[in-house]
Amino acid sequence: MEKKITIADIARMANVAKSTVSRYLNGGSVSEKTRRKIDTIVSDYNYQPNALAQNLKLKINHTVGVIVPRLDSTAQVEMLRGLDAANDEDTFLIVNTYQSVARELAAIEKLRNQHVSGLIILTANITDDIRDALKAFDVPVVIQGQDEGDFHRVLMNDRQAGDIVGQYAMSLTPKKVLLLTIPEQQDWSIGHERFTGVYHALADYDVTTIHTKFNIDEARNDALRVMSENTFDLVIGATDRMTIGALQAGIATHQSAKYIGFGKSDLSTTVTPHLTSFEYDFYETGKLMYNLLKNVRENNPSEKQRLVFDGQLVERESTQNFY
Amino acid sequence: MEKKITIADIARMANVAKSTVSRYLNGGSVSEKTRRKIDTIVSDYNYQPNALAQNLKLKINHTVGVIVPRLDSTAQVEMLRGLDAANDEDTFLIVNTYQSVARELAAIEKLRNQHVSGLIILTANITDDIRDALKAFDVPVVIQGQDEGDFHRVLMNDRQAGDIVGQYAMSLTPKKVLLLTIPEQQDWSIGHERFTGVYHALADYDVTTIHTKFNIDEARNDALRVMSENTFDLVIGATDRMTIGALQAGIATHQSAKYIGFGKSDLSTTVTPHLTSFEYDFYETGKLMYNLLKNVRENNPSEKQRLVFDGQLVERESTQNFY
DNA sequence: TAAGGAAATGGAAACGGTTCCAAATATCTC
DNA sequence: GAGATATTTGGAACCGTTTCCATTTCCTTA
Repeated sequence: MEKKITIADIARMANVAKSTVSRYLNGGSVSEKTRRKIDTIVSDYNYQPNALAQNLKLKINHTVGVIVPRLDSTAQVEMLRGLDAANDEDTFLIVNTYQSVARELAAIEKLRNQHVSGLIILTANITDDIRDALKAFDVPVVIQGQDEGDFHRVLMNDRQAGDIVGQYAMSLTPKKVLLLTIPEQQDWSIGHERFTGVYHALADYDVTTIHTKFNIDEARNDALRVMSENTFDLVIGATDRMTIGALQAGIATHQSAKYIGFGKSDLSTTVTPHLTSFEYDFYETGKLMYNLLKNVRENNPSEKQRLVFDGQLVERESTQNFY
Repeated sequence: MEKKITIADIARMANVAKSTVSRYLNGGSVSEKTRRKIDTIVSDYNYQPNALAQNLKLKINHTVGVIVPRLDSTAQVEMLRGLDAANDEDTFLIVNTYQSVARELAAIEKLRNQHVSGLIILTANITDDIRDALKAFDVPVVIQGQDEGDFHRVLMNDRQAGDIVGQYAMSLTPKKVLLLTIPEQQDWSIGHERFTGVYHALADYDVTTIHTKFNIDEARNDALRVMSENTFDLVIGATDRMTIGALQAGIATHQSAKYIGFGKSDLSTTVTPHLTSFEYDFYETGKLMYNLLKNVRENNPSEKQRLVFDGQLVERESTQNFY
């Protein structure tokens, strides 16, 4: 088992100067003779440069920080997968912040200290504190889901999604509609943008809106409370999980309705009925974010980039019949 | 927007030596007077130490490498969440290797160069190459799912799981059984250990075994091939996703069977019927792995640790009636 | 063979920290 | 107030690289 060996060790063994070894490693001019000497030593000892020292000296760093608020969200994990798929040379420093602003600020500091060469933020809710911390960071930042002019960003076209779902909802001519969402302070795109079109389209309908959480169980419980008192014939949830929670509540209260969700995951086609859902391809979004970051690093554009990602409505059983 | 500032800058501004500033930062003895001088500068400029330089000098590193073969596996993601939950001071360098040995070896090199202070391997299949690469790594390594004496490890008690599921399967007195699994070379614990007890218990039964993939769609297609020719009354899949694929195939071919899976995810309770499943708490496993690593780092035990994690059978609808 | 240019090499400084050691200053005791 | 001791400080070396610059060595060519 080879010990870790440094450039100085190689230099000593080969009877040359450190600088020569470095030149050898970086393709500078070295004579054939010394090249061979160094060559054998390097491979004998399986020399690997110390990335820390390199980064310190070169001030470049093939490390990208990724801040992800939740690992239990299909969308987030899909984006991670996409990031990873598009990545060819960087390693990712991933920090999970559990949607806590304090943890997020700490994460930003940490990544700053690690001198990452870029930052990808999957957080949906950029608070003032976070914005300031990010701006103090002299490194390209790509965010997602929030239309912040200060940063490069990839946006889900939630406005359009809401319009499409709103129109579609109208076409179902519902009598009584239940909407499940989250407070807009918590996630502007999901809590506000995504439902704008829906509110608009259903302005003249009998609509009840409740706030819930991102997971199935809480959504079911919250839905249960209203569904045990009222009967709905159309339920729209801001995410698939919420919608599934409501669906379970609907089954438990023996009422029949149509269901529409947002998102893209295995869940929508394992649940019975299969869920009609407005789907975004988060995997592709992730790829896009990484490529955007890469592009920014290489070309250093003067303007902040703004990419918008469209989704599409996928009709499945849950809006064909009543469940 | 403050520029990044170094210890030397602070020293200059405060009219002291670098060493004094460093001492101030690390709680050495500094007079009240200079302490105050430095204090204001540090907070004015929001000084943050360069972690690269620190790590280079100190040869310690609050960075842990995590190698995860697949990000589209609930189990893996849950373990990640657990790691993260138990973590208090490290940042994670996460590398996704897509189950490719080559990528995994590259990842190990990369993490080695980054001088991470520990390595957590979620890969289930440690090949000889990988074992060697890991052993050349002079840093604690914690692996999962494979009983390799060379490393600290956290094991799922797949042997016991198989026994329990096997016994349970017998109690259902099936006529014709379909098992879905993967080749044992691909994942020893899942492909071999997990089904040993099942094979054993069902030795005298009419059992068909097929190999498939980890995702629902492929499992459905593979299951469809055998299920369109034969009728089964008990199906056991090595993971929940496989079992769900088979369940869908069963529905498509209008046959009724009971279904048993392995794993723990939202899926088992969103699918209809809810899936009876042998469940491991991967979130806890992740926590355990991190704590094990931490423990090893602190106490440097001479023996490789071996922790075994039990799961439990959770009965749900899919074995109550025939679907 | 001497001069000239090109190629190869070594030495030293730098990146941003920490730490050892010796020197300077402060504090205490009689 | 001198001497002894404790506290604070500055200087220098070091971690493992890269790079600049000056020097040496090597080839050409007249």
